[in-house]
Amino acid sequence: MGNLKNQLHCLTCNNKAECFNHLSESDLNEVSDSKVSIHYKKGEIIRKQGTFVSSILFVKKGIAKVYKEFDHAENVSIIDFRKPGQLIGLADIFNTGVVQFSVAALNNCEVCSIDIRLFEKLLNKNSSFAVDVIKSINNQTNNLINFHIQNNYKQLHGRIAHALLILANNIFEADAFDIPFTRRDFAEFTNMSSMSVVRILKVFRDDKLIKMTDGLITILNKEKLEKISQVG
Amino acid sequence: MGNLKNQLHCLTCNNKAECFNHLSESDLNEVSDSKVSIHYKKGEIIRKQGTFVSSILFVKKGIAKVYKEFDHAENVSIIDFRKPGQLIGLADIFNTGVVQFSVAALNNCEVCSIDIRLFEKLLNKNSSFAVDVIKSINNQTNNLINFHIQNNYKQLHGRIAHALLILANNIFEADAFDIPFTRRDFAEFTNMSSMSVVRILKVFRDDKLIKMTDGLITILNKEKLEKISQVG
DNA sequence: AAAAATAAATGATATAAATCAGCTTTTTCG
DNA sequence: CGAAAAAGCTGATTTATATCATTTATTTTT
Repeated sequence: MGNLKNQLHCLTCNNKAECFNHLSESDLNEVSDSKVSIHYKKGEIIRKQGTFVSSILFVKKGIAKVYKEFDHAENVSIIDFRKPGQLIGLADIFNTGVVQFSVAALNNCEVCSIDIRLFEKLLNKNSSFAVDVIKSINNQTNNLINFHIQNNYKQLHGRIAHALLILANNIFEADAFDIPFTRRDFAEFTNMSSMSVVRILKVFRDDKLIKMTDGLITILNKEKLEKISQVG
Repeated sequence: MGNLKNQLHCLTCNNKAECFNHLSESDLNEVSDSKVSIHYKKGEIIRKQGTFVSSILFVKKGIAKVYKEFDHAENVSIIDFRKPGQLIGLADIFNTGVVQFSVAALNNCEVCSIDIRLFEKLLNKNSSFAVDVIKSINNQTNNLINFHIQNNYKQLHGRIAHALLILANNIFEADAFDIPFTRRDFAEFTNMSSMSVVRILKVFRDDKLIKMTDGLITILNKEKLEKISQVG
């Protein structure tokens, strides 16, 4: 984990989160002066459930998984993903003071860390900033709820098809992704056993719906996957 | 559905939502002047998924269920509940413009309806109001996600035990509730078949964990239910 | 109050998916 | 580089839960 302070001023950063575009120049200066840019290698934990909330993070590069851990259980539940342009930790603002979800880097990630006190101070004084944050929260929450509720109503083939489509369309935004995403990740995302994931991915491969060569997953027949996803 | 305009001024209402306590007197006057108080009989639909968002609702009396409907399917998924003091429709503000979840009255309910444009106007001009709304949204979302993720990892007995505890502790805030909550509601809340709900409720009754007499559900042995909920 | 519709109950059966077990391949780490 | 660990694979077995079918009770409607 490399820690590089202020290499790029927020004013000149052109992939910053929507909400920062509505900050005054002086507020943005304050954010920029206090922010820290951090590099995480794939697999590293970015944010740990149960720790005190000290920051809000902004994804500049890479994809991260957001997951819930359970007491005394080694299994986790992936509930969402974060991609460049998105904030991590919105669910923690003005909340319990304790981080609700763990976040880990799927590939090499670069994130900006903003002090939670500064972030909450800005929310308290700038209502259009707060409105933008509400928009982001609601957008994230709706996607998440819709995914998981639909997932619950599907059988295993439908779940994997659905997950593949969400990953391709919404997360990686490409029909091929070589980001480390294991069978176990699929299992933790779709609430099924990893053996079942293996079996179904094999069926999909045999049926030429997807291709899997050294870690790269390519979607070959999106129409068919959509049909499988819908049927259940 | 009875429609009574302004019988009670918001200033003198003592069970209003947290966020309204931080409005100026003139803003609260504006809310009060434009609000409508509505009575819903049990079973009536308060808010319909897919319609245009025209209002934010505030529960004054009664319990409502929030549920997601699916295209061409008669089954629904109950995702949350609303009780007095809570807002309905927070997920819809600054979002798609279309209502995301349907809401129906479990028992007789009284809700205040506030024009969405006024609500969004207040958010845009009053940052401490916006901050309170963020708090409410995050609180609701965290509860909801935690419930459903835990539910997914449990077997049927654990699901019903968990649901009973949530209903008693968090929703009805009593160990006995005579609010109409059918086996089907249990099924739609815990993602299982209604036949399985019937079976498990019978086991719980036979084991003297709960009592069920003409619609009234009473929790008799909370410790045991908690154990069942935890074991899975 | 009777008829119709909906909800609850329950046994039998079917089936989807987890678990178990053993093996191979790939990745990680000293 | 080689050993160890983790991930992937696959068949056999078990089990949890849905589905089906039928009966009874309760609610709603007229």
